[in-house]
Amino acid sequence: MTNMTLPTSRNTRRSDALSRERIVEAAVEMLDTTGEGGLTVRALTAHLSTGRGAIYHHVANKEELLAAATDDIVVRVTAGAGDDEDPVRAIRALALGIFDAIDAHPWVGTQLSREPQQPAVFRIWTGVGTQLQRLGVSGPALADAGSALISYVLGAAAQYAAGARRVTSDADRTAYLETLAAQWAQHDPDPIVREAASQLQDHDDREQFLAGVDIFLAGVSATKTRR
Amino acid sequence: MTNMTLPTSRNTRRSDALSRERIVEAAVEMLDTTGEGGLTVRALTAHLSTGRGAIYHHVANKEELLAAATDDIVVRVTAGAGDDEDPVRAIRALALGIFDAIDAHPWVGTQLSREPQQPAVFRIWTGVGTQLQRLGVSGPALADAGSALISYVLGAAAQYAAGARRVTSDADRTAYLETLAAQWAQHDPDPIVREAASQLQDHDDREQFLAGVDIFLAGVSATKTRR
DNA sequence: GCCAAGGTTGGACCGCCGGTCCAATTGTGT
DNA sequence: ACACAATTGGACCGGCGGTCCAACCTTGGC
Repeated sequence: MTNMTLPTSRNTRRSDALSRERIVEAAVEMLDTTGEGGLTVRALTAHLSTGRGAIYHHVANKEELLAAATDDIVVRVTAGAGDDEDPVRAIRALALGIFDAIDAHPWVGTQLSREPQQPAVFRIWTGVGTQLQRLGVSGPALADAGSALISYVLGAAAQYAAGARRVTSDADRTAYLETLAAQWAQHDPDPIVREAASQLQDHDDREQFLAGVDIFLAGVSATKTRR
Repeated sequence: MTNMTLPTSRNTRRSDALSRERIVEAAVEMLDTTGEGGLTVRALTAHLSTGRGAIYHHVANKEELLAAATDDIVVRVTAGAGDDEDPVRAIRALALGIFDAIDAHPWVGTQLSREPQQPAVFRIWTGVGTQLQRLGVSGPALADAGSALISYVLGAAAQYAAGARRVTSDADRTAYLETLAAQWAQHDPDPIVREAASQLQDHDDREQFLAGVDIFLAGVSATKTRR
């Protein structure tokens, strides 16, 4: 009654085979162009000009699709990560690679920090851990340092991605930082505070991120053997 | 036609007034008991035994509701945060307070790292920034150090919250860490690696988090005036 | 004491989502 | 030539966030 399955010509087998790779590729493309909220299974079917079942035949669910897309990006980043002789340089390069990848694909930042057990995070762990070992960190200190670095990188990534997601021109950001400066000034009305606040306002995200990595590295070398 | 507005007795004014506070309070309660996914506006109306319009009369949308709930928790944490004489101890206490809050309310971790511009994050920034100043950090270094510390705390928070969200007993976690250890061992089959991996397996999340804070603090004091 | 006005409330409704299911349609092995 | 299994597409489902408005209840002016 309600189901009027049309006997029209349907299901002409597509010439371009639908594969998991093609689906992930299309997903990445849509995430890049329309943002995190823009990727819906429906839109994806439209983009691939196919039906729902076809997609769920290749991918279990949206979560897996997101993880696969994220991994797709992270693989490229971590590929040549351990190349540098100097482990410090290698770590900085790895971190910067992730930062730049998230700059290009903000959704990766959100995804990475949301699901710590996905393969992409695992990849990062391996890269970081290996370099930290080469730095001479070992034992419990290695677990602590690695976890700290990963948390920092993923945290900064998520923050930056969220900032990039909200368009908010510069007006919102400025307002936010001004309020922050005023708040601090209230606690401690020192001239230094104003300077700090102004420093906070015109900074380069990428440099600040790298500065954080350096703070961490300095902390590691200061803490290397302790605990 | 379709609309059969029943002339039954509706809208008997509730004795317990519905206020924004009551709504946020109920939201926190539901988030705690049913998890992040459990808070739907529908479920909330049911819990408050009211209708949809009533809620949207007090709160703009779900995002605002989540931000308000998060702020509600963070306020308690940051309230007595700057009490300690020693800024280092104050920062550690603040960080631990956030960690414990997220332990008790995992959804806070997710929410904090998702929306960096919400009041709750602002509160944390103020707390951290003030203490860093007392530590003698100033100028660009303050922005760098603050941002690094915040990123780390929020990143670790999100990771921990995500870990807590997935039940995954201990089996998954163990498997994950074992694979990680094997991967490392492949790169550098050193006995040290096995030790590191085993260290990674039986650690206390809270201690590891604090160790990370200490790494950053050590890094900050080593980098205090540079750049 | 009354009554008009306006703040508050509840639920029908809308468009959309992720996911399931199955009939229709092929390419392929025999 | 033919059946069979892999693949495909779209109808369908329950549920989501959000809008809208009629009905209600409180309040303030008189």
